[in-house]
Amino acid sequence: MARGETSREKILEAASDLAFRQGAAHLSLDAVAACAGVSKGGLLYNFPNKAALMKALVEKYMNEFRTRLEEATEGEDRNLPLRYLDLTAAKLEQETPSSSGLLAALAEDPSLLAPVKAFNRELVDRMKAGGKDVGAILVLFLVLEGMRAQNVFGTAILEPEERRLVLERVASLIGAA
Amino acid sequence: MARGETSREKILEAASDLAFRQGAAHLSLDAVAACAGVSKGGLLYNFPNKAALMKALVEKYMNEFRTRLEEATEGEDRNLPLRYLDLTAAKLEQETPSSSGLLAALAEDPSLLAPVKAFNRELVDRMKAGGKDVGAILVLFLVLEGMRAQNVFGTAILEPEERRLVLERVASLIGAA
DNA sequence: ATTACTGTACCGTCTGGACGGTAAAGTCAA
DNA sequence: TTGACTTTACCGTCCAGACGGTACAGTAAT
Repeated sequence: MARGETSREKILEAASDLAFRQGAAHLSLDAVAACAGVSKGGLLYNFPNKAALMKALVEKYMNEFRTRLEEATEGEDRNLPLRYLDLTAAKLEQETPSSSGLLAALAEDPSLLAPVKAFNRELVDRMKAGGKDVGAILVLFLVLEGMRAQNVFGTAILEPEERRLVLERVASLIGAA
Repeated sequence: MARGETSREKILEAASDLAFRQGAAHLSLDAVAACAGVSKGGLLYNFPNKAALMKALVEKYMNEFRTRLEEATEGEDRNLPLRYLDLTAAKLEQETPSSSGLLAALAEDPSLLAPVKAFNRELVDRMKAGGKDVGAILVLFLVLEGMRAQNVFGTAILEPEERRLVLERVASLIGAA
């Protein structure tokens, strides 16, 4: 009631959670509503249809990341790669968070990931513009995407120590260049 | 008719194709049958149920890769990382191939990717055992996984030249170590 | 006769979404 | 401050259609 935000948040969280646990193809509005502790009518009040819910999932994920990245860099693109590395590493540390929402959106409609694509391209371009070693920047980007993918797919196999090692290695790659 | 293999192949291909194009969540047996030029009865003759179809999708993808990798290395684990790099790069060169099938399987049931997880872990261990620079091997693995993910997610943003650059860079990383 | 299907008909269940309600909180004139 | 009305934030039900799966009769090549 008081917190209109709260219901929305709970629904978004429930959707991500369920998508990962029971398979994105079986994500139903009923299940999301039940998991979020909201009636179906209430869900549909917040999100007029399933597509809107999925779109919100993607936007939430992206905006959260974009905002934090902007905060961390404060307009300075100089150390963007390192900030990007730290932020992503921190995000991936928390088991399987909101990133599963991307999976649900992708399953519902692949075109929903278009904003993600655009964001990534922009990010890479900004890093390329500020950096000296383009190869190192591309390696950084793909390593992080690889880690994210392992999380989203549920096929993460790296030990914590191995993760640390790779991140260290990648950091030195972009730091030394 | 003559080629029992052919129908199976066509169905598998159609499933991957549809999963990527219309979203894995909307992948129906009817649609797959139609797209494969096979009746629904025919589809269910080849795959008794949807889960079996998805499982076959994963197995096809994995076995194909495993076989080719085994052929390329011929028991010698010495140059495994380079073979793995070449093979994956070649596979990713073909737009969006069978890898979309993984997406369909994941959407249907996340646990279907358990074999992929096991295979990847085994691959990394073998490379670690034969290689000297563990960090480089992990970077290689994650870069390739990142590329694959971009393909599967349909968020590939790298230009051909950029792809070449990264692969070159990663190759030099594992070559020089 | 067997294999590898095709084609059609059908069933039970699930799902997205429309819809009608409703209780509480806020707005505002008298 | 009270009564009239609006807005917000939901609840619960219902339904047409989609979907997975079954069953079975037919067919054409081997």
